[in-house]
Amino acid sequence: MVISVACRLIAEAGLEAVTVRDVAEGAKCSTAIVSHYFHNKRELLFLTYNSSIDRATERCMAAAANGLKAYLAGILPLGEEQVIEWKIWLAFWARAVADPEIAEVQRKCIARTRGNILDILCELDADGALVPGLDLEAEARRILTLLIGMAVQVLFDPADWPAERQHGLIDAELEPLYRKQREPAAAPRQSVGAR
Amino acid sequence: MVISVACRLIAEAGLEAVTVRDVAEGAKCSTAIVSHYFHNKRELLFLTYNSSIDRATERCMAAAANGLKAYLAGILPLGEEQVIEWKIWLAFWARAVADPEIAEVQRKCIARTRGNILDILCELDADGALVPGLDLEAEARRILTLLIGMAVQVLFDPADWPAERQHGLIDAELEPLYRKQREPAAAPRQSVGAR
Amino acid sequence: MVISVACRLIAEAGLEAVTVRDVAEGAKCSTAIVSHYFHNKRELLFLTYNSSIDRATERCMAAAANGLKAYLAGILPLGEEQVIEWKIWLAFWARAVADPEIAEVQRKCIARTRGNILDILCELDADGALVPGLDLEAEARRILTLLIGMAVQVLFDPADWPAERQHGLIDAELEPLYRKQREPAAAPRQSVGAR
Amino acid sequence: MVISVACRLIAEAGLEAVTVRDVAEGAKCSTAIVSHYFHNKRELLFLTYNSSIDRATERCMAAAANGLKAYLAGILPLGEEQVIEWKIWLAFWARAVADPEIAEVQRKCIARTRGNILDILCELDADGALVPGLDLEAEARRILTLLIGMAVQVLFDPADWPAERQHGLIDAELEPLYRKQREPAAAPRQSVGAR
DNA sequence: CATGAATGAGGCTTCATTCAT
DNA sequence: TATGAATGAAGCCTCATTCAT
Repeated sequence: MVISVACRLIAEAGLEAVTVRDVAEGAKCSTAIVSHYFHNKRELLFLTYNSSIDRATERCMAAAANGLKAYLAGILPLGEEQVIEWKIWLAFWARAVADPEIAEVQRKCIARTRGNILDILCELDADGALVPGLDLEAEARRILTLLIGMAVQVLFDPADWPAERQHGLIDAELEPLYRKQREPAAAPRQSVGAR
Repeated sequence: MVISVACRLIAEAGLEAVTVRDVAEGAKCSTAIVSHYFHNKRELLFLTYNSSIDRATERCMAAAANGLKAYLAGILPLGEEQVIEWKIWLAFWARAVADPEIAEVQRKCIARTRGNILDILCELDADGALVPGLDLEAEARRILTLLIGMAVQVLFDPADWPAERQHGLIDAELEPLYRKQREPAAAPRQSVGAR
Repeated sequence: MVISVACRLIAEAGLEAVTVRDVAEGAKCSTAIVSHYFHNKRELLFLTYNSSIDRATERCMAAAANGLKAYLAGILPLGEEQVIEWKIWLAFWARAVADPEIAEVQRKCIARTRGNILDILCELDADGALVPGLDLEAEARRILTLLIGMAVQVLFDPADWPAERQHGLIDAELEPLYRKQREPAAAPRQSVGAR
Repeated sequence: MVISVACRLIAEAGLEAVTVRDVAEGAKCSTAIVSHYFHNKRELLFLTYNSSIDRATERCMAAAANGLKAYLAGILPLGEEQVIEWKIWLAFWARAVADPEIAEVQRKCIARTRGNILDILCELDADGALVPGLDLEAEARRILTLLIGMAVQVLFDPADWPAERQHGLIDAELEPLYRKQREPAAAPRQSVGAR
């Protein structure tokens, strides 16, 4: 409860604008009770950060059952919930610059996400769904990089990044990876630029 | 002078950890003199942000004379100076979430950078250096997205992102765009994964 | 408690010399606690002003049971408590020039005091205690005007305004209003009301 | 020049809101020049106060040639210039509470004004214009007291104190003092002096 | 003589935290 | 367990004043 209030406030006003009193008021309790449960403002924020990551992770892992695209769409800021999450993460990125503990969480989060993408790719490859000979790890890295780069831009210029464009950029990245199913001896695709 | 101190401090400790007193001490003057020149802490930070963007822009535009790759390398966090810049930008991203004025600067910075990349691409295309039929605007968008996504990751896990990897990811993106010069009837490239 | 300290300090040193820290020290607490209760220095001062007026009003209204003279004597700076009150009021007059909210309080305070004096006069008149044909409202206005004018002078030259002189000036104003009780067929005095 | 700017600012915003920089800007010079001429902010204000008193005194003394009423009207806040003066004086009254030097000026100003009124009354009496047997000193004291009390009220509720009311209150005070000119054998007035 | 730069002091306010109830 | 009161620290800003140019 307290943490969800903190999430909301951070997304609304940024990390440094959130005070313990604000959180307490949002949770309809006294500041002392917040300090009691979390012992520290830093701890409150840290747990809030982790909680935010965990929730997103769960959601995306569940979506992964529907394929790689669904997994990625679960991360992208396509809906309000995800936008809030990205705002929170951006807030903590800034703090991570000077807070090694947060930086570590951030590092692991990225590594794990890349690992997840790689796992899905490997599974697809094992199923023969992918074009042979791909460097899957490099591909996972590319995909995540595009994801992060897109999310940042979406936050600051959502009008320039409607859902279709986000989907389009991801699709253009994923599509060439998949083996054309109907054409047994697929003609070599020439136009990379067609992406 | 004061602004360069502010840049250093922001990169070191984050935006909210920078106090006017810190800046004054770094610039070896009193806090009053800082207020005298900038009238406001917010103004000081805002001008610092703009100054940081301007310096990077100038540097990259100069580098653009040496080609697209040089332009992009000027932005990437390959050297200490650029790492500092990205740290500063990340700090302001977090604040942009709640500060429309900063968000506007951020938005314009991204738009202008994309425009610059597109300009260079168009020039190359006009010179016949590029594979024909490319969607240059989409390509510029992809490139910038990769750039941003990479920079974020570099900041939090530089060990995982040595210079070669950064160069490699960009090269893999750019190389397919260029027309093969020596091979008049270039053999059709098969391996998309080779990017 | 805090307010009474503020009253004392304002009377001693003037409004602009009173700092929150002074008040806190006088009340033997931290400055934060003062801000906790009053939220603002302005609010603290404003409430102090109102409190000062209220206390004087109560005292005078109680004294009014003993007649008009007692009511007026309750306002005049005849004792230390009243002198302090007048010093406080003078301090706020100066601020009222630029602070409409304080000016409004001041305006209402004067109007209400004039109303109180008028009420007492009307009662006396209804009891037949006053010379007939008086313009009671004008009389109330004159009385209050003398009161204020006297108080100001008392503050700056108390040696020139001993209690007897203050009483004397008021008595000279009130006495002609009262009907001579001992002379059953008193010759109607013509001239007093003509003022 | 500087002083007239200070007068204006004090009347507009009160004493404690006037800064040396404000005065300098108003006088279109640097703050250093103000500090150079006046050596002190306190001195600047003190001289401003004296100057304000002197100007009013001169004006009223000149008006005194046209009679007592003209003299008094010169002091009353009947015009904009006088209103400004009274605002300035009120501002310094508040400071006089804690500043003996200002209090002394204030004390002398009142004493001198009372003396001026008394002088005019004596002259009138010597000319036989006044009802005989008056206590002129007490009368002068009453008149000045009314004047001050009125001015204070005018400042805070000018709507309630139009010029006619101010004139009226003074006239009601003065008129009984004058000997009726047309009635050569005027009936001796008994009661006025009894006040 | 006049100025802009520079200073040090100080004020108000806010915040995270702790303590007694 | 939960709270309101209390605290000390710290931040930003403003101001009057002085100094070098």
